[in-house]
Amino acid sequence: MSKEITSRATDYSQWYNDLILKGELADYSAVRGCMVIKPYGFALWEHMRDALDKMFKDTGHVNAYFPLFVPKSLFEAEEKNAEGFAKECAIVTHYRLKADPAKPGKLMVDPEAKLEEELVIRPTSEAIIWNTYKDWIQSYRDLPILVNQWANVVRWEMRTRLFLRTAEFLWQEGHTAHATKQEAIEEAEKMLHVYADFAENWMAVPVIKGVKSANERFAGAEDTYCIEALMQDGKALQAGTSHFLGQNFAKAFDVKFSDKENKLEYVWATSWGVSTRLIGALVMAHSDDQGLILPPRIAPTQVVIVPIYKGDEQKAQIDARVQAIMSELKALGIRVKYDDNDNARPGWKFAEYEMKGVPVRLAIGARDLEKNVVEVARRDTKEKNVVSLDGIAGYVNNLLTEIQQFMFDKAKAYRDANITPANSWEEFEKLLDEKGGFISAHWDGTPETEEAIKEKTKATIRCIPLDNPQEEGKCIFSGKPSVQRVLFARAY
RNA sequence: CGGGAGGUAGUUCAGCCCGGUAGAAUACCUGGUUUGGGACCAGGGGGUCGCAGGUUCGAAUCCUGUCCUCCCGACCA
Repeated sequence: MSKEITSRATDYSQWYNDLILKGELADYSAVRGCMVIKPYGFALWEHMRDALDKMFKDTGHVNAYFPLFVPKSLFEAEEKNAEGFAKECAIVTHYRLKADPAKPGKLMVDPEAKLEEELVIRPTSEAIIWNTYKDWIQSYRDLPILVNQWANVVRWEMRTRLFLRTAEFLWQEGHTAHATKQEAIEEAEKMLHVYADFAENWMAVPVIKGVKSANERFAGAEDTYCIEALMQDGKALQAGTSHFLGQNFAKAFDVKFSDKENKLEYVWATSWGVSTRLIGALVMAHSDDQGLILPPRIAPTQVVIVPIYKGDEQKAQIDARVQAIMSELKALGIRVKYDDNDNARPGWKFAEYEMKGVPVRLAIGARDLEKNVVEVARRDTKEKNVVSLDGIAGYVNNLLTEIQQFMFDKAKAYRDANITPANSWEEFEKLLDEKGGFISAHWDGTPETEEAIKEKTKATIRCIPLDNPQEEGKCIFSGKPSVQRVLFARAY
């Protein structure tokens, strides 16, 4: 198979697809809009999942699991949520197939096996979870409930893209219940900070924390907090959301508790989620025309060692030395792979691991053994250095830390250079078309204006940053008074 | 759902216009030589040409229908 990657400049979409497919993160499947996550891609997801899971547990959350199917009557209980998702739901209507009398060897849906009530395949789990919480909550002593679920969900999107928008995807969804509004808001904000911490410190993707405008808010939420990242083509990507749900779901599912004064109150709620879409963000934030570039902290393989030898004798000597190096690296908790596959030559391996984004490569041959050195190549900058084998594990460990930091700094410098203020409509349109990125501009605060801007330019308000400085100004579009700038961008 | 492209070997594709019973590269298998940036030689296996009809002596090729995929757009918590 040809392993050539379309360059970003030639066709950004094709470049992205090439990276996913040739980097072996995922494949297309026989199912419309659904992808197969390959072992390498899934290993990446596992590292992300494990890091997040620990962060959730450290903030007091526990995991549980709720059903894939949501009876239609439950699904429609919270009207705004149901309405928001209605047009992208997959629905189970029957529970049996039978032999098709008209087509030998073929099956047909058994019309006798129609369900009394249709089952919606969850696009999100608020409904089934709040229906359950009703049974769990009687008193303020039952609160808070801090539950997370790792699950798959289905959203029947019209158009799909690998990782960014697939019909079925993997995610986590936290669903919490609280006695007070204040506590729920604090929870939603806390989880937003957890997401930002993960994105920046693990994925090396800088994000802007903010609040969504009413138009972009989650269906059924009072407030949607989000982290927004910037991709290399100047488009924004929503990387995670955390919602303050008010008492909307408690009211829809009649979830009340007795407070200390024995007064019945509706429960306050949050939900928050990130998905395999983060992998799309990771790919587009860092990679180049040679392939993936993965940040060390979540790279499935952090270090690959490639032997270079002539004959079995040299191979045996290298093997022995490499085993010792591997032990040292593993002792420091480094994920290392020794690729001594004899069917592929070194050059092929170099290209292959660059494609797959392995952060550090060690190449070691007979001439290195003689000098007690090794060639160390880093994926992000393509730098190569010959380094002494004495203390190599410590050297590599430091290098991994350095790469992690360098990747973040680079992405942040790019992101910061692409937040541009616009002070007139002409400037706004020009920036969108010629530069892209986030555009910081005054907005009169109305949904109508946001909609009109979207209509004209395809740009939406990505977020109103947290702790946004208040500043008198005039709306870029309507000219009406504005109290602050907000961030606009074209988005995925 | 509108526009475009496409479905032929594991993969990428040629063949189709002008019908004659399927080909390249790569990957794979065997043996050998190789190994510091995608090795080479020799031999070998592998395809109901998306599916269903039709025209024809004969269909990957022509006609009709249908399913699916990708890209652009609309939509997208």
